Amino acid sequence: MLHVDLDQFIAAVEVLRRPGLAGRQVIVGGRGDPTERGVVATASYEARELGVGSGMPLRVAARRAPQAVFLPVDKPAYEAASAQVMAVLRALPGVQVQVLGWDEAFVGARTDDPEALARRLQEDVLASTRLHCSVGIGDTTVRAKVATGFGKPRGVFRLTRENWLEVMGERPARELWGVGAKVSARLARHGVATVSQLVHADRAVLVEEFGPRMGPWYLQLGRGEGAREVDPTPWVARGHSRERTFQEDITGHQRAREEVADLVAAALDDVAAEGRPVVRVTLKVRYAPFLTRSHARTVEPTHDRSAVTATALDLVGRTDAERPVRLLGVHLEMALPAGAREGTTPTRGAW
DNA sequence: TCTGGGGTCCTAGGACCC
DNA sequence: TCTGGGGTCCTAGGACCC
Repeated sequence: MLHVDLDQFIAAVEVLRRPGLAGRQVIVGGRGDPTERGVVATASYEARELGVGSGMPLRVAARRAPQAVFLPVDKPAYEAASAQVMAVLRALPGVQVQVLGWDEAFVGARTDDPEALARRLQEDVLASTRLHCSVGIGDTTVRAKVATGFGKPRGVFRLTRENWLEVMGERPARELWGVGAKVSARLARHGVATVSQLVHADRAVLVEEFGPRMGPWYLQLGRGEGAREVDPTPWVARGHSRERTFQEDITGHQRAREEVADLVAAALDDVAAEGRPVVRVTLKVRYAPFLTRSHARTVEPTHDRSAVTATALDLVGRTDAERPVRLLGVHLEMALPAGAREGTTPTRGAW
């Protein structure tokens, strides 16, 4: 199978409609104002050379790249570009496509020459959208996904059972898809720093540390094992949410209720578009830079907007009215449609 | 320097039931 | 006098991904 990842996707889409930005440091994030609270969504390679990367606060990015052009996030533009790319992938002969995000997909095919298919795919995407992509080839989803990183930019790389450990064995376990900062730190406490060490880790120790599901899952990940087939089943959203970071912290339940009412209304619009009832309402609140709390309530399946709103407003009552609030978020979980497969997610559903 | 916004899944612990 | 065992549901929190 192939894993396709567009190169610096968001920045590339912006450059396409502003050709004068080609070759410049371009940073897309927030409302495009680097003096505001917000983070980098994508930086062009020119900006990355200065140490600017996704997730970095805009203010930090501005200090590292004072000459950079800052642009606001334009979600509809990226959705449109993404749809074009996915259409090109689906038009390839005899393939199945599993979309992972705006700029990523698995492409399954039976072929003796996957490199040739990868090159054809890159040419087709470039011809139709003027966007460049990198392609990973693998015998599992995990290996294909990891392989793409070695192909960037604009390249092709193959990882299979044969060369997995040779390529990945001495690299940090953190580079595996699904191992983040916290998990790699916990692994390190058990003497596991590299992929090879993870492969040879004691199963019982991992189960003890991470639980009966995640422990064995990390072992599999170390070996590069994963689904061997692409799953083209259409993705079904579990829920919809809205959150908002305030430029200046807010205080008091009254103001919080006004903001929550707005967030719920917006999230309900997304829910209504799918016609499925809300089954659970979660309120997220960040008080200080690091202190985040959530309050949730399960409700009888409902399409009633005012009932959902009332539940969310009620949850505001559980927040600390004395503490300044930096972020509020509302998440609405929906009932699964009949026949939907459970446990199907972009990142882990392949398991 | 002071961390978006949109998602999904896993785990622990308490409540509750038989 | 001093607490089984198993199961489900709910909530809160944690972790990860793009």
